[in-house]
Amino acid sequence: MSKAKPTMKSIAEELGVSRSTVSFVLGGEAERRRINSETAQRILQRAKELGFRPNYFAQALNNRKTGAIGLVFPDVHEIYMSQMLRGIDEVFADHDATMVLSSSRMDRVLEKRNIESLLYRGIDGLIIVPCADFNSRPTEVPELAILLKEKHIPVVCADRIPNGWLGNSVVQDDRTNAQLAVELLIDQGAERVACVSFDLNASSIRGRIAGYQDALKTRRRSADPRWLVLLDRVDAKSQDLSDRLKALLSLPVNERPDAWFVTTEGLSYRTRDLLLRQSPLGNHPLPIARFGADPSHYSSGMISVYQPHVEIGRLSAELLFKQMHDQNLCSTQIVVASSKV
Amino acid sequence: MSKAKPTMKSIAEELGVSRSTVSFVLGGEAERRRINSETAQRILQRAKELGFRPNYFAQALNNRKTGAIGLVFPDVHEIYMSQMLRGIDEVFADHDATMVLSSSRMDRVLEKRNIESLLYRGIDGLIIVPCADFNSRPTEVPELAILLKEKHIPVVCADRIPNGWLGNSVVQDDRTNAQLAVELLIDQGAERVACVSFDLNASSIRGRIAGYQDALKTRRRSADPRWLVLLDRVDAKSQDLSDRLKALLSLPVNERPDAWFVTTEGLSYRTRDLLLRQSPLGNHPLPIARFGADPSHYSSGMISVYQPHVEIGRLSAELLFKQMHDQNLCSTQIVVASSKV
DNA sequence: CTGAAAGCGCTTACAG
DNA sequence: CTGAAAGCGCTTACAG
Repeated sequence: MSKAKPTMKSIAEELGVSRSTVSFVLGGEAERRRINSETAQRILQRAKELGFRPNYFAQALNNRKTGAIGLVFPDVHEIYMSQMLRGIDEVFADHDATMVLSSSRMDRVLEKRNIESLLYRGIDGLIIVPCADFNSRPTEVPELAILLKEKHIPVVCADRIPNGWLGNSVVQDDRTNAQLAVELLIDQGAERVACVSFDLNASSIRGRIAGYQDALKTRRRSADPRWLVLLDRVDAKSQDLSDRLKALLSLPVNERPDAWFVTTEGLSYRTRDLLLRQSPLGNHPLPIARFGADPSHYSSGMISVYQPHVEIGRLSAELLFKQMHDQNLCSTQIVVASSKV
Repeated sequence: MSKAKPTMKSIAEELGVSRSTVSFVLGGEAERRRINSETAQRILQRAKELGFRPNYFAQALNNRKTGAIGLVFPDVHEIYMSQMLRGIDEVFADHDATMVLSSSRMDRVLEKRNIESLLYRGIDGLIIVPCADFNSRPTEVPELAILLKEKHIPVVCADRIPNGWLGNSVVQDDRTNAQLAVELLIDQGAERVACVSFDLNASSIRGRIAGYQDALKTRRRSADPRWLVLLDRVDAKSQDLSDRLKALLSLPVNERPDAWFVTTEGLSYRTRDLLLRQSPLGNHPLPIARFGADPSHYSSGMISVYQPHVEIGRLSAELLFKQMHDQNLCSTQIVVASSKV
């Protein structure tokens, strides 16, 4: 019957000591409890021989520590999400933490259910990219606030800051970066810069649009409202975008945009292709600036504002672990991103 | 003191019934246990009022079922990995399962540690993309076999099949797809097709290289060993690749490759850029075929063999759940991928 | 320095 | 139809 999975109890009986002694030794408390070092050795050795592993659930039932960190993302498959995962993974490896991942699919209700499910399973912390809506309702986080307070579980919001959120967050300076990108377009000769974006209520997107408008002001360029192309669905068919762009391109020359600022990566490829199809340009670079990962090997021919999502992931994780040791910590970290062509 | 988290015990005491009754009712066994339906109603209602949630760890300590599925990937940030995640997530949502993700970083030792950690935390199943080596040692899975047998935990290998693996797997037909892609290049006029790949010991990569060789045979093209460019590191500097390609391009015309088959997506962009830099081609399409996600909006200008990783993820998850209900199930599913230009 | 005992919150035979 | 009791495998005051 020695085939059964070893437990502290079985080891204690076999060695003729009490279960507490085994628990203390295996819990690394031998020193502090002043256990006879010879006894401790016997226990340690036997445990090793048997390949003993304490039962996770029994431990958690007592400790309420799981070593698991919840991750709630709007989309698990977006490029910038997988980059965040990478950054998070690096830090987690050092802390021996486990990623429990779930996707809210840009759905508030699902997001809430996911968080509740994570709470149920016991997580020591939460990193969330709060989902945003296309309607005018601002991104909020009531459940998060409640959760934070009641359970004393640290939370970090990444990539975007929900309305009214006072906890920790890690974001990039979307507004300034957008402004710099648009200014770059203008400095390269653009007179009428259009902005293409999802009409998404995320602070990141809103910031980028604001930065676009900032740039028009600082460089004293006119801001025709028609040049602001806001799409109201993520899965917007290219057709929608196509129609809007065609309309702009058929304006009289002195009202027609001659450069484009696009707030997200996927949208930038679609914009580029549609523009190329409309009026084949000569050579690179295209008069398009956008946010995106843009690994150099894609050679997209656009001006890219580098999205530092590996760093955002890494910093989010680090901030979370810091918060676990200092309940009162509260900071907003802004990752500096470098614009590049 | 009614602020404390409600437990079955507290509810039982409050309602003056026994803990077993509460447990049965809340466990949905009221019917089967023939609990007085009025009593059952009172319990149900009070539990709802209090927002009672059973303690996950206490439950798991008895049941040994967690609802968590482990995911072990070599890289969490590769594009094809995030596509698999997406497919998996879709299926998991239907089964109310939770993703516990970890990255092996292409390191066998870490892979093993990750699996052990997942076992410790209790998972009901495992989906793994086994990591492969660059040395000649074939990809094996001894720990997996042991785990499978001892714990009766279903396992699915995705994307590639390790040597000697007899369990469930979901892969695409790499060999045939590679052959088709290379034949397409030849049918478009290529005489001397080179193959660029990582020298990775994964069945997927090996299959693609074999498919390349198949195509050369069926189309009776010569197979100069110099045209097989195998890189021995994933993080190979572009320089390495660059040198190899330059060497090929400086061969006499009748020995110089005039088309390129690349086994992986990332490598294909690097190959393309290097080729363009060496000798600017006129127009698309480039004489390059490769495996890759290639969302149409990238317009890479290469022939792409579509990588059906969303489907591979989805099927892996479905297969896993099937296996959970039928211990003896054992199948290898091959996802049919469509080649496209 | 060590052990007997209660407890974490649930489940499940086993008696009535 | 319902309850008292033992048990899952660990932790941790509390006595000696």
